[in-house]
Amino acid sequence: MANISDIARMAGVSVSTVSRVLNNHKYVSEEKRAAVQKIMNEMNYTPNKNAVDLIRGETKMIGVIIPYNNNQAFDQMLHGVLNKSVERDYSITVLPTKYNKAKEIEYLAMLKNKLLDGIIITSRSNNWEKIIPYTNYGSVVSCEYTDHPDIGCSYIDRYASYLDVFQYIKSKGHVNVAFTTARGIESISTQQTIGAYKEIFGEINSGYHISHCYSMDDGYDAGQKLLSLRERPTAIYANGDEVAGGIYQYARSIDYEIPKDVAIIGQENQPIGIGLGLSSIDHQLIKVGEQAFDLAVNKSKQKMKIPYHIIHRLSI
Amino acid sequence: MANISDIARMAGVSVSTVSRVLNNHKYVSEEKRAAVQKIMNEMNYTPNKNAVDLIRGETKMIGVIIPYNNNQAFDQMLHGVLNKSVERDYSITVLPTKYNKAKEIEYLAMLKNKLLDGIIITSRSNNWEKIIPYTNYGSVVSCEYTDHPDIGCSYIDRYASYLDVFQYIKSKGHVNVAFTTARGIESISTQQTIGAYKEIFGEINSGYHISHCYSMDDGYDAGQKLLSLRERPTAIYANGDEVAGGIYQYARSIDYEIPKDVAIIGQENQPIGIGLGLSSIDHQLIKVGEQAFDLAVNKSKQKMKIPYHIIHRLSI
DNA sequence: CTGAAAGCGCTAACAG
DNA sequence: CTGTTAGCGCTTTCAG
Repeated sequence: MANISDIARMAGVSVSTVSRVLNNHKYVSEEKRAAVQKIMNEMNYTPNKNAVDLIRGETKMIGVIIPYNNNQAFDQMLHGVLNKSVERDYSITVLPTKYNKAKEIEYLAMLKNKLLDGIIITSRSNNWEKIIPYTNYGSVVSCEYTDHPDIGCSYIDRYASYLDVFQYIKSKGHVNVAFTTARGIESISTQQTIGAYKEIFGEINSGYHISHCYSMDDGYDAGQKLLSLRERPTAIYANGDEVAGGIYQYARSIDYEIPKDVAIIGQENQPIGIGLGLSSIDHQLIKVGEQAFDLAVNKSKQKMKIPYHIIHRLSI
Repeated sequence: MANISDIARMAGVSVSTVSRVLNNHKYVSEEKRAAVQKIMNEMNYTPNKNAVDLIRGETKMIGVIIPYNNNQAFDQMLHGVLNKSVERDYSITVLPTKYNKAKEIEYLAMLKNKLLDGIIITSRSNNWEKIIPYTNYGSVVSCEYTDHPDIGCSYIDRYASYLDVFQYIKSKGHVNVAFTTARGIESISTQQTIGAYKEIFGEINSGYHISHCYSMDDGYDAGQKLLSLRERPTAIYANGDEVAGGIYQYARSIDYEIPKDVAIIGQENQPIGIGLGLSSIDHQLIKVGEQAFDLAVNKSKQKMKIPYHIIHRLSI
């Protein structure tokens, strides 16, 4: 495979001249430019981007840290990032952590290794203290709010959103309200959900919070548990429309009417929610991803709040 | 940021020695190794992977070409790839083409540029002739069958699957059968659908094939068109469960019973299909992705067929 | 066991 | 407008 000096030799010019035509510099005579161009075509030459990156110290590559690669919410953010990356001619590499701290740090090190220009963290497992040092090597933007000045944020005000939903559920006359979350209390999002719940409804009835719900199947199981409780909830807030869909399935399987016997509201406005007519709260995760990409590329440390919307359908 | 020679100087050894401890070579005295290790820790040093890649000519990075970044089918394959990549310690970069030929070639050039060790093509827009030359620079594996010896394949026998489904629909007594596809006849998949259809049912009634269906909304529109036909189809085969879901929605909106008034069958066994009780044909796209990853990493040019399954629910 | 030196392929002053 | 030259940060012979 030919390299720049082969081309230079064959075109009868110096490597700098070849480099100049490669980078569209002015001050190259038309003849030489043409000659070089011709040889490059003949040899089917392409510059070794690795060498270019090495010297430039920049890769036009952004990494996206996602905990799971099979979660609708993270997928949506990833899609947002991807949307923008195409426009701006960046490449995106996906970095799945499964919430493994060491893995996460390993990915962050790619910044230091000069493999990535920036990293977008959709969800993290390390403390910010562990992460901050890496901001010296490239931009790191978070899809969760943090007031740290070195971190750009494209986030949704989850707490406000949870508060809103619970308020909405309450306004519909519900008192016995249950909810599901993805992770346990180690997760900030779960903590916020619990906080908001308590603010609106007070203490959480035993059995009203079911964690580790990711899929429809998990939702189904959660539905079963919840609807078997002696003091059965009249409304359930699910952490995603698929989970909500599973709950719906179970409820229907025991001939409950929605929302008469049990009200259900999900999150992220996904197809299954549309199909089943489930109310949902749309956090506009695609926009979150798009904005995150912009922040990363512009090395901006701004805090951008993305608005959420409650989608009213008939399940509550 | 410290580099290898800084470390060497500070540890009082040569760069080669540092390089040796970096790469776990034997024949380094314990004292020197310890000294180097110590300085590396103090300086918080990590090697510049770009420089390493440059000299090694290998990146441990695989690219995945997908046409759209918001299509469930391609997402599933991507997830399969991601699953395996974590295990094998590879990074995955996502390359969205929107079926733009030039973009696709640009991505293939990354192989030549030494940015990628291999590329997985989930769907292509260029002819194989345009693609083959790039197999000289890294492994390229396809998620569509091709007999070209230089291309590894992890594929589903789409034609057989379409034949099977249409046969199944026919066995249920349907004669007026419509279907939807994503792309128009420029797409191989569409061509195969049409071919299989004709083999089972003969000519296609005018209006029975609706293309450019990607989302639920598209499905809804397709349902509307199809069910307004004078000779209305009694069964519809949708190219995905979300599209099927849209059709279902429309059918229900005009009070049709499924499958009594119209039978519906989708593809890929997605949540919405489960939620709506739609029969589906599961092409096991995640497995396709996993297998594709293995082929790419092993630089294998094998042809691996992944089996599909019909999921029987009550919509047909 | 260790170090010097020659690159990997390319860019960017610098001096014409 | 063009060529020379010195690196970018690392690996790998080749001699000790």
